[in-house]
Amino acid sequence: MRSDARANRDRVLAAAEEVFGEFGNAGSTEEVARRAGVGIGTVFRHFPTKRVLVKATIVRHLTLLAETARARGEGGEAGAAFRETFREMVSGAPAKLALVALLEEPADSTGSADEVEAAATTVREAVEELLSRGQQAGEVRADATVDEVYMLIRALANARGDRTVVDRAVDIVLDGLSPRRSE
Amino acid sequence: MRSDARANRDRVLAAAEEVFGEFGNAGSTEEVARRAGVGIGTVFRHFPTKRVLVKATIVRHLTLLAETARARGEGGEAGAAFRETFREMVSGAPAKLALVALLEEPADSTGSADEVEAAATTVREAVEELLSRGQQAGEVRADATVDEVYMLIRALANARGDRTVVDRAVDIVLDGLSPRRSE
Amino acid sequence: MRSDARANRDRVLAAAEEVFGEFGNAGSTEEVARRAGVGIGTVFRHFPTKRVLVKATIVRHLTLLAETARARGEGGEAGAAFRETFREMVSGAPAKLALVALLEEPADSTGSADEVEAAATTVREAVEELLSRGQQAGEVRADATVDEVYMLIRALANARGDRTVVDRAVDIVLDGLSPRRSE
Amino acid sequence: MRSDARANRDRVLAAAEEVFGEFGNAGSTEEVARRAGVGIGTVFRHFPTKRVLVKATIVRHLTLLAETARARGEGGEAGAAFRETFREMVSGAPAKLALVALLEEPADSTGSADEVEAAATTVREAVEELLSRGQQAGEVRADATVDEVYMLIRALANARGDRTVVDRAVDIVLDGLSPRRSE
DNA sequence: AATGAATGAGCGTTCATTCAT
DNA sequence: GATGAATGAACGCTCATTCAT
Repeated sequence: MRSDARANRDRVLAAAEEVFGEFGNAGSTEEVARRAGVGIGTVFRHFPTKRVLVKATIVRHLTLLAETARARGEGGEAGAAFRETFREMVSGAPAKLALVALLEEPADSTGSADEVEAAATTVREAVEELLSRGQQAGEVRADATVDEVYMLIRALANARGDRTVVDRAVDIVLDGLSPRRSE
Repeated sequence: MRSDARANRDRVLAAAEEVFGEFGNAGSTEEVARRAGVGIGTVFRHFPTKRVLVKATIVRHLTLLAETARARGEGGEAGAAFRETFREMVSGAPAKLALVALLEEPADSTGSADEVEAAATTVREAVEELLSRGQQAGEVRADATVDEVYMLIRALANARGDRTVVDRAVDIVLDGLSPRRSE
Repeated sequence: MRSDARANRDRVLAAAEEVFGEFGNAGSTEEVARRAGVGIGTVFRHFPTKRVLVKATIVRHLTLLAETARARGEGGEAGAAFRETFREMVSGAPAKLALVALLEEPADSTGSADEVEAAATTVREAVEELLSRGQQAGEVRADATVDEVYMLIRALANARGDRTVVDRAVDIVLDGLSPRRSE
Repeated sequence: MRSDARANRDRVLAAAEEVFGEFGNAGSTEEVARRAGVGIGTVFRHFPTKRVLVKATIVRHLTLLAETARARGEGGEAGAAFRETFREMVSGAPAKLALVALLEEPADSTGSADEVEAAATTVREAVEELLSRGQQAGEVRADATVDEVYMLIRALANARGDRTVVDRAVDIVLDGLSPRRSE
């Protein structure tokens, strides 16, 4: 019966990504249960609190993101890899979720060193890897730090707007990230 | 008593900017009343609906933003004016509110051409003005359009994060907006 | 300034009859003020409580009703006078108010022997007068008492429905009130 | 747990009949919950809207009424059956609810052909059946139509007052409904 | 005396969370 | 383990009533 439970857990997480991706924190737990095709009780058995569910959803999302980024990084040309990943993280469908990632964290009380933070760090590290390779290849300006790059990704990922406008905005930012004239 | 009422209206709007800036649409009307130091009934007397209150808050915010931008634009040097305003709109304390401005507007039903849209247009126009002056002065890349610039401002304004990181991210973006090498 | 006040009081009462006649007890005091063209404060100055206002409205209505009935009673033919008044009380436009008259009276606490009751009694007496004259003239069945007649009037006055249906229902009741075969 | 739910639903409906019978539409949902001994949430789980609850209450009431009437109609003597049912519908304890049945239905918007209307029609039909049998048996005046009879029932059912007075008023009305002298 | 702004209890409704089945 | 009914705090909003002007 362990496998049933595991399967349910996964369906709930998938549904949660849909719902919270669409409505942010305002999405209801009941809607998640409905889309997952399970009872509300089942959701709460796996995730004792809405906040826990939201966090797990974010963790899952960030983990996938990091994996993709890492995979991309393995590939050949450093500058292109950096830029492609940047683009992908910004427009990746589920990126909407990044929104939720920014939500209030006050009073976490549970001493839990926060899994979310850990997952976010993983993403950061993937970005960092790509960034420094790009810089070593002389394809990305040397004075940019992960902090800024990561923030730019998050900011653009949350931006509403026409796909084409977003794309051009990304072009501009990537221009800003290219090596400076004098370099 | 007219003056008392006006004063209260203003206190409510100020409180609303705080609350909705902090919690987005999820902020509660009651919290607004609490922070404004008035009864809940007073809030509803001035703004018959939560949605109306939110809209009024946004309009107020955008109007101030546009005014500031326009004032700045009058000043001398075109490129500097553009860049300073860009920075200011991103970090202006209450900029958080831009978040709310992006919230759902579905089914406005009231034929009202929407004051919010009008106010947003005003801001856009101010940005447009600054942008084209900057371009004419050869200080801003010629192929950038308001759409992208405006989106970049909004995206960065909503970004959470260290002040210094944001500042450096803005530097990068402004570099991306400077005239291209070949130009 | 006494006359101003008196005039206002009357306008409020007239407005109240409209509003409570239309919406029953659910009509709002503010709506009354609006229709009377005065501030809400003025309404409460004259009638310290909504309940008092409602009662005053009912008293006014019942008083007018009694006067009309009495006037009608003076006239010539006894049976016709009885029947005409019966009809009139049932369909009189403001009769709707009778509805309100039936509303909860629990816990009046104010020792006031209740003006409403007094006014209702006046109406009852007018009906009684008409009834006994009709009976003496042999035009109304002898065994009917005011209680029943008065209740029938109130019941029919509150009935919703087509005017013509109400009229025919009244015909039936008046037939029931005509002298019995054997009499 | 299905049975618990059903039981609760019934307790809620019973409580609602009490509350709305006593206060009309002004009765509060919370009071219904209190009298049913359940939480407010439970009421809303079973009836998603106050309006739905009120309608369900009326439907239940009217359905019982129609059943009783029909059962009575099966019995032998036509005139007696008509008169007994008339009496019963007027004085049946929960008849108070008829009041609610007359409440505003404006803008139902839901295309639903309205269950309430359907239930009311059922009652009407039961009355019609009894009426025409009574007329065929020569025990009820031939020119009376369901419309009037139905309205008289509703009017008397809503009348406040002494039981004995109501009874005698019904006698009078039934006299009015007996065959005319000339017939 | 009149005004209308302010108040807050109360209502209908939603939703995270608990618990009997 | 899973289910979904039950709970009640919280929200948006209304309205009788009070009180500064």
